[in-house]
Amino acid sequence: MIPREFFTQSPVECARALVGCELVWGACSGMVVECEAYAATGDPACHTFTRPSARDFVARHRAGTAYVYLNYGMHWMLNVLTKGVEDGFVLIRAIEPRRGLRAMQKRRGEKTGRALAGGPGRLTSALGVTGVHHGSDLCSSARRCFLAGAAVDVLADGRIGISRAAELPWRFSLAGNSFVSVRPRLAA
DNA sequence: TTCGTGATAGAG
DNA sequence: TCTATCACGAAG
Repeated sequence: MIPREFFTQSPVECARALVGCELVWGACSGMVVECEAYAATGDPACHTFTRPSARDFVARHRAGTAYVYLNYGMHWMLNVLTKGVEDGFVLIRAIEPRRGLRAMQKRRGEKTGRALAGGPGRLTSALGVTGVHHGSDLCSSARRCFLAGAAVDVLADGRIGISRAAELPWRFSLAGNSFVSVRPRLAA
């Protein structure tokens, strides 16, 4: 199991190291194959840059807390708060399903492959993550949402779907994995 | 490519 | 109050 202090690393370190780990959500689980880092300071793409409520959230919660919000009026996004030398968030963008496949397919309308949990909105839909999980502690002994995985080959490239600071190589994905939502564009 | 959908925050 | 913006995804 991954301890809370894992999330005292910088968001970039956390995001890179989380690839290959297992995300456990109730009866379901999957290997994290894609995630992104957002820095609470100096990162124009991070919610803390424009939202007082996000800065307040960082101040009031511990490392390893879920930051969940609704985007485009319909998609829940699951992030983990990192607090330490550098505060920030890790957006979980895709998993390769392991346990609870049937439950995920039921929630997703019998989708398979990348369409099941590849993409931040699809992932929360498959796992049943919603706003009620906002602020919940993902590292508590009751929850223990993250399990360590084997060492894997991780690719870094630009974050998806943002307009500001999109060039920072802060998206991390598992090399060659078909459940990654968008194929990484290799660095020049 | 287009469009649905709603929370948030800043301007008026 | 009004408006812009937004870490998306399904259908066409």
